[in-house]
Amino acid sequence: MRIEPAELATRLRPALVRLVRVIRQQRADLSVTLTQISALGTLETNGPMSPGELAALERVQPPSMTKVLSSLEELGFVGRQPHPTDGRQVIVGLTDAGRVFLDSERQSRHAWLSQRLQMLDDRERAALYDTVAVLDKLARL
Amino acid sequence: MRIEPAELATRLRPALVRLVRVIRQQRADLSVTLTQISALGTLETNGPMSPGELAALERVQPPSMTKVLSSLEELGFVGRQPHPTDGRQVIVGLTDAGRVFLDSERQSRHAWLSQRLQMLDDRERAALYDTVAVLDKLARL
DNA sequence: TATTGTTATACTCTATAACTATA
DNA sequence: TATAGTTATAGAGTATAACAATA
Repeated sequence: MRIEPAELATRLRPALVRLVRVIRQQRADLSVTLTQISALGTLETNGPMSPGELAALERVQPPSMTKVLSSLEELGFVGRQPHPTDGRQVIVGLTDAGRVFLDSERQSRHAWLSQRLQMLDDRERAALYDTVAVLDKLARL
Repeated sequence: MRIEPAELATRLRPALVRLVRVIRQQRADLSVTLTQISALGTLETNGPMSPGELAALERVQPPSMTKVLSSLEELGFVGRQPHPTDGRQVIVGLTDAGRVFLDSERQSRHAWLSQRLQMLDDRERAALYDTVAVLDKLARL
C-alpha cells in the first residue's frame, strides 16, 4: 500500500503530541523531569561530550542544554572536565550517582511505560520497535 | 521476534521526545502553536464538544484546555454555545475561520512534515502508518 | 453534594539575543 | 573574526488548588 505523506502527517502529528504529554506527566520521582532523563540517557549511550554536542543530539538549542546541565549538576548526576586542548570547550559526563539514578529510574517511572507496552500484543510491539529507527531518522533529517 | 517491553521503552521514549521537539519548533505561521492546532484538529475530526471532553481527548487537564480555548477564541477560530439542557456545560466548535485556517496550515507548517515523510522510503512510511494506531492506543490505555 | 468550567498560581521547557572567553 | 558556552529574558505548555455556577 502506498501511503500518502500528507495523510500520514495529519495522523502522526497529533498522535505524537498526545502520547508525549502522557509520558511527560508520568513521573514516579517528581524531582527529575523527562527532559533531564533524556539528556542523561544520551550521555550514557554516547559517553562524555561537550554541551554543544549534547544539545545537537537532543535537538535543543545550546542555551536550553545549559539549563538542563546546571540542574543535573546540582543533582550530582553529571560532572564537567575541561577539554584537553580547547579551552573554550567543556566535557560533561555521567557521575556514578547519575548511573545509579538511571538504573533506578528504569525500575520506577520507566516501568510505567513498560507496563503499558505489555498491554500491547506482539504484533503491535514489533511495529513500534521497527518504527523507533524511523522516528529517529525523521528527527534528524 | 519477541520484543522486550523494557528495551522498547528505553528506545521509544527518547525518540518520541526528540521528534516532538523538532515538530513543535517547526512553525511556518508563528502566531499559532502546535498545541492550538492539535485542539483545532480534534474539533474538526470529532465535531463540537464540551471543553472537558476536548481536554480528555487531548490528554490535558481542564484548566490547560481553558487557556488553549481562550487563545483560539481570541483568534476567532472557535466559538461557544450554551449546552441545550445542562447550564453548566458549554459546547465549543470550529468557526469558518478556524476551518479555513486548518486548511491553510496543511499547506504550510504541515507541509514541512509531509516533506520529511517524502524523504522516507515506502517501507518506512508504511511502518509509521501502521504505528499511528499503536501510539494512540498507548496514550489511551 | 457532585460536576463543569474558570481563575489564580507556579514551574518546566524552550527559544532568541546579547555577552564572555578562547581560538 | 569565529566558535563554545553562558546569562538574560520571554513566551508556551501544563499542572494543582481553589472558586463559582448549576445539577
